[in-house]
Amino acid sequence: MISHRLSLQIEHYKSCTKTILNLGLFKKTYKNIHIIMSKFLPNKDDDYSLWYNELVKKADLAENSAVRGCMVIKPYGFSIWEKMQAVLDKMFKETGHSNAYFPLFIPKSFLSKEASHVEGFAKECAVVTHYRLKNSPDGKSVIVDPEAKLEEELIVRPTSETVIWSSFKNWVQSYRDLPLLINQWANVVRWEMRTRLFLRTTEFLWQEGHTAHATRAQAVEETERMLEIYAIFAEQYMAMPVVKGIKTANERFAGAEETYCIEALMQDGKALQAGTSHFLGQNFAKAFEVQFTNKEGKLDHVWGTSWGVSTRLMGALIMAHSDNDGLVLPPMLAPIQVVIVPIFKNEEQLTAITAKVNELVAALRKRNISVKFDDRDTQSPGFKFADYELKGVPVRIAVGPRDIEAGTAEVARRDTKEKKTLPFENLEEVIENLLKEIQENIFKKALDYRASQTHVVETWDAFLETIEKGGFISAHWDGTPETEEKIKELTKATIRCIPLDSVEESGVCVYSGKPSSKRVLFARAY
RNA sequence: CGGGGUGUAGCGUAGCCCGGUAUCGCGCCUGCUUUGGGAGCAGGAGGUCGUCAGUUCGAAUCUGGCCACCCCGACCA
Repeated sequence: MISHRLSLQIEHYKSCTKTILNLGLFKKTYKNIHIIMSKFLPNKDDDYSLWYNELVKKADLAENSAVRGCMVIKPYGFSIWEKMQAVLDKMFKETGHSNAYFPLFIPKSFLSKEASHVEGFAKECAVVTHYRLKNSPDGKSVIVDPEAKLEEELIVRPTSETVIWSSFKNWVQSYRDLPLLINQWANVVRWEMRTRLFLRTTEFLWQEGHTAHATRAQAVEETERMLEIYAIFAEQYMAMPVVKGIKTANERFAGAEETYCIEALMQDGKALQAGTSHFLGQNFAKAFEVQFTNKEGKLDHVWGTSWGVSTRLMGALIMAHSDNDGLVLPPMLAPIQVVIVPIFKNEEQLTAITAKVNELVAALRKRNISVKFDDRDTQSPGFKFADYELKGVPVRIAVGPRDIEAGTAEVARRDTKEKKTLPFENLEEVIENLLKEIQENIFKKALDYRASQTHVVETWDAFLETIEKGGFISAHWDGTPETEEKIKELTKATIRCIPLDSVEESGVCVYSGKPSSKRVLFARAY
C-alpha cells in the first residue's frame, strides 16, 4: 500500500526525472552520468512502470490518443502485432479454423440472454443510443439529434459470444455441420477505469475464436488444443515461458464452465495473463437455442468454446525481455531482424560499402531474414546504433572503410550486447545461426528468471514475506472462494491458475490450514 | 465516483507569491566542419500561456466558473 505522501514524492521524482532527461546540459557536463542514464530511458529497477511507459513511447510502439484510455498503435508497434497475427493466423488455419467477421454492435437484448455473461461485462460496456447529429442552434457545433434515438440501444462489443451464437443458431442443424470452427480478428471495447498502453486499453485489438461441437469431449479437447497453441506461440515465438493452467471460479470467464489460461511472469515480479481458452459447456447453445440433430436422430444442444489473445501480448513481449537500453525483441517476431549501418566519410566510401553490403542483403533475404540497410547520411552511426537498440533489432552489422579493406564486418547482438568482428565471407550463415541463438538465449534467460522467482511456500508467514518480493508462489489452497478472497484482500495476490502439471500431493492450505490436494500459483498480477 | 496534482512552441520546463506579450534545454530549418557508440560551431523559424468571464491603463501572473489530462483509491474475462 502506497501512502498518499509517498505517491506525491513519486510524482515529484517522475517530473524531476523527466526534466533531467531533457536537459542537454546534464548530458554535456556529466558524461558518466549520461551513460548511467542510458539512452534517456528511466532505469527499469528504479521505477518499472515509468520505464515501461517511456519505452513504449520512445521505441515508437504506441502513444496516447485524443480519446481517453485509447491508444494509437504506431507503425513500428503495429508491424510487431502484424507478425504476431500472421503466425497465430497460420496456426489457427492449420488446426481447421476459418476467419469470419461479425458486427461491432450488439443489440442490448442479446447480452441479457446469458445471465452470468451479462453480469461479467455490464459495468464496462459502451452504449450507442443515437444515430444522428445535427447543427447546434447557434451553428457553431454539432449536437446529438434527440429525435434520432434508437429504439433498442446497441452495445459496442466487449466480446462477441452473443452475436456469434445468434448466427450459429442459423448455421447448425445437423451433426454434419459440426464442428463449427470460427475465428475473427477484431477490435473490442471495455470501459476500464484505469488504462495502460497495451496492457489495458479501452479499445483493443484481438482475435476471438468461437467453436461449436457435437460432444462435450470434443469441445474440451478444442479448448485444450487452443491453449496449447497459445503456449507454443508464447514460448517459441515470443520467447516467453508460460504456465498453463485452469482458473478458479472467481477468475473464470463470465459464461464459461472452465477457463484455461497461460500465465507469464514479468521482470518486475508481477504475473500477466497472456491468453485464455474457455470451455463454455452448453451455456450459450441453450441461451441462443443452438441445437442439432445427432446421428441417432435426437435433438441436442451443441457444446461451445471461445479463446482469445489481444494486443496485451505486446505489453507482455515488451516487459518480458527489454532492458535499460530499450526493447529486446525475439528474432521470430522482430520486424527488422538485421540492420546494417555503414560508416563513411564521403560518397566514395559509401559507394564501396554499398556494393559490398548489397551482396549480404541479397544473401540474407534469400534465407528469409528481414534486413534493413540504413544508409541515411542525416544521422550519425552512433545515433543509429542507439536507436536500433532502443527498437530492439536483434542483430546489427556495422561496415566501415576498415572492414572493406579487411573483408570483415562488425556484428553486434542486442540481447547480450556482444560485439565481434567477423569475416564477410559466408556471413549470412553466421547471422542465420546467430538469430536462432538469440531466440533461444532470451527464452532461456526468461525461463531462468521465472525459476528464480517461483517460490514454494508452506506457511502463512512465509507467504506474507514472499509476496512482497514478487514472483510466483506455489502453495496449497483449500479450494474455497472465501479463502481466495481473503488472501486477495490481505495481500493483493490472486490465484493465477491451478497449473495443469500440478501434481497430486496432500498438504494443508497456506491460509486456512485445511487439507488440500494440490498446489496453486499465487501472484500479484497486471 | 472520492482524494491529490498539472495545463506555457512538437517534447520537457522557468516565470506566477510581488501584474508591464515570455526563459532554458531537446527537437526542427540553413551553412560549414564532422561521421568506428546518441557530433561541434554559427545563424534561424516556431507561442491565441487549456478555456470562458471578471478586476485593472495593462493579466501567463490576481479572482471565479468550466474543460482536459496524470497520479492514488474504489472497480476490472
